[in-house]
Amino acid sequence: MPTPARTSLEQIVKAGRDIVETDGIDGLTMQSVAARVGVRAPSLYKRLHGRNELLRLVANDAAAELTRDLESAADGKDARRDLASLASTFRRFAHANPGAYSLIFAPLPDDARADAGWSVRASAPVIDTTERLAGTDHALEAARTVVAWANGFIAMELAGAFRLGGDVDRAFDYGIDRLGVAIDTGAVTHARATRRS
Amino acid sequence: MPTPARTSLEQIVKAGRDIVETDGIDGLTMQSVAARVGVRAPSLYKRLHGRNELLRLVANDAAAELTRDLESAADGKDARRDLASLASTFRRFAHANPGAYSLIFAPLPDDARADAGWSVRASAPVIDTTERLAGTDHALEAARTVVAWANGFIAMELAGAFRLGGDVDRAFDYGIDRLGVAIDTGAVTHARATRRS
DNA sequence: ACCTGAACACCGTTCAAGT
DNA sequence: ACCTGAACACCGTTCAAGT
Repeated sequence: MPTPARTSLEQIVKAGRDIVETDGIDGLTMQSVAARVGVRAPSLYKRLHGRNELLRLVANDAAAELTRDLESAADGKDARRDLASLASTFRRFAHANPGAYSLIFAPLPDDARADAGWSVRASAPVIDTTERLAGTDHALEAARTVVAWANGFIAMELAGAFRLGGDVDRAFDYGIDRLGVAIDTGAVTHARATRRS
Repeated sequence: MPTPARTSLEQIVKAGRDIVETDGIDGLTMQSVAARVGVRAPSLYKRLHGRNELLRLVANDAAAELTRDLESAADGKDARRDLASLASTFRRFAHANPGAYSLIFAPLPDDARADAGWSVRASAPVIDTTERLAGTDHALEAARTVVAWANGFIAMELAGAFRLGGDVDRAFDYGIDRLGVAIDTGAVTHARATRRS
């Protein structure tokens, strides 16, 4: 006698997104997800191969959302503004979804990581923008510089690693401004003009 | 009848350093450390309060080593060279001790984190150098920009997040060069001179 | 004073049995 | 076809008992 399905992959992933925010990656267990969708842990194995696939599906779901955000962050008018807008979008997503954010970038086994395709798609608007600033030859390196910085800044922020006081928001604004200048091949920086700013 | 000690905190921390490199943070368990020092897991509670303290002691040990490395990386002659040297030291430590590195910067509970004192000491040579480049007013923000970038770059590198090909070493060199220019208030960048380099 | 086995409450995962 | 309890091998942690 067939039994009607009591849950679905979609529900499971949604539950996973919720749990990773409240209890972190370690709290995202087969049992906690099962409990939230109203089944027992072994039943989840009907829909996924194990916890690593659960992590991967949740990471993919979050990566898709972040990618959508990034794809609508740049309007193509002012490259420096677009760069700042992309960085802010990144940070806003991390603040709104710290659990999912750390899941996307956590050093996990390959079968628990978000699909490579998302990384490629999410990179596109960033590379488009850095190409306008640094030129085709340096677009990829410049994109890596900006993403590494944004990612590192946010990771340290979320981990509470900024322990020396000071204004963290201002440090973020300072960073993206300086990076914009740094990778902008067309920019001419006059030391005297900015020294007292 | 007193029983002679069969291990020591020092031995335990050393074992922890070894295990975190071979098996990662998740592999750094009370049982794996106990087995390596030749006792049973409950015996470790004679010397530390639990796993979080074990993680903290191992993180402190690694942070002390990284701090020593950083303190001898800058010679005070050329600030831009010192900045590059500090970044390379950072990256070299991470490549040689990926497990310890990820432990130091992992988002863990407060009682499992390295002592704040190490973060302050390790920051000093970086802030000294950024102060020479960006001036007193922006030294801290500039240091945060550089550390966030280095940290983010290395984290993405260790996590295998650079999936778009290209030369990762070159991207690191590009990044530190551009950051040096970016925070160097005294630098005058002539677009035409660098555009074809 | 230190070490231990046993116990407890958790994990992920497998599987035979139930509907 | 889906769900379940029971089982197994792991965790961290506590504690009474052993030397």
